[in-house]
Amino acid sequence: MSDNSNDRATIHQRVRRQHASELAQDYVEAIHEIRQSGNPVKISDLQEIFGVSHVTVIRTLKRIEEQKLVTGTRSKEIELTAKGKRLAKSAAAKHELLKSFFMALGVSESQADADAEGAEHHLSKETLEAIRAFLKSEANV
Amino acid sequence: MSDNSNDRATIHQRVRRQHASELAQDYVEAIHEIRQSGNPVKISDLQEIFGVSHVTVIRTLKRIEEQKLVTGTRSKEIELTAKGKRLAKSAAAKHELLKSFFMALGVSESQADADAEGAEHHLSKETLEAIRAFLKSEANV
DNA sequence: TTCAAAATGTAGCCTGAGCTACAATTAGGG
DNA sequence: CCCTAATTGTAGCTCAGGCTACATTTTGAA
Repeated sequence: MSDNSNDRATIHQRVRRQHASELAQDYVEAIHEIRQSGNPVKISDLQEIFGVSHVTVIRTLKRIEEQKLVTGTRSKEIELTAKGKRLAKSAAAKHELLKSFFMALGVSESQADADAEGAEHHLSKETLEAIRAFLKSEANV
Repeated sequence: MSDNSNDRATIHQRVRRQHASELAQDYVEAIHEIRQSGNPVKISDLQEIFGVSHVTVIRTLKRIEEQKLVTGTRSKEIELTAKGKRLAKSAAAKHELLKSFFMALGVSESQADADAEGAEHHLSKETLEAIRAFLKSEANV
């Protein structure tokens, strides 16, 4: 702590950073899923998934292309980069972990899924580890 | 599920709505704390707490005044409205609940606090109830 | 093969939430 | 009482992420 002058601010700044990267994560996660199923990625798919206009999808794709997470937005052969794939997998893993966790606490599947979506971007490695450990101990009961 | 055509979109729309109201909640929470301590609410306090410029604080205060959560931003006698007070209390309660929960899982206090800040805005009543129940059962061990 | 519907792209708008630079006000110590 | 420092306010900028309206391009069925 030493300084201590501003733990509070640091926490809020972290949350703001998390928000800034959420959409990108959600997009690569969705794209990854679609590619896994063998289909090409269509703007209209993403439009459906996120419940936004196709225009918003196009602009978001361009942004995440700039961040080197996907390629081919121009040529309509949208693919994840290695970086994108890594991010997608880690996001999906967090999502699954959280969802199982909530379900283990007795939450319904649909609600667990919805809450996981919101919360997955805000948990530290430490907390995720604690959750993993909890699920593991539960399994051995 | 019946329809099913668009659960995905609904989930994302919910997250967007949550984001839109997060800042307001954080502000009333902070203001409530300051008022509880008996002090007047100063722009500079909020600036410190959130780690943003005083300009951002002023603009945000005006916005939440429009939402009838606070009064007196003009006259510098900032107070929560009844609505604001209710929101502040419920936000604080969620925060505390989540923080204790993470700590019960073995997470350090500082990390539990930080993660609770991010996650508190994304959990449904159902999940919060499940967490409450879990903590209660833990307590009786 | 044609032609209507679906998909994609462009232009331009809005709001929220951040910023700096500068101006005005308020408060406290000398 | 005055003058400096702290606080608050204004103007005007940026970017992200929504939107509608209006092309254009692609595609599939008749």
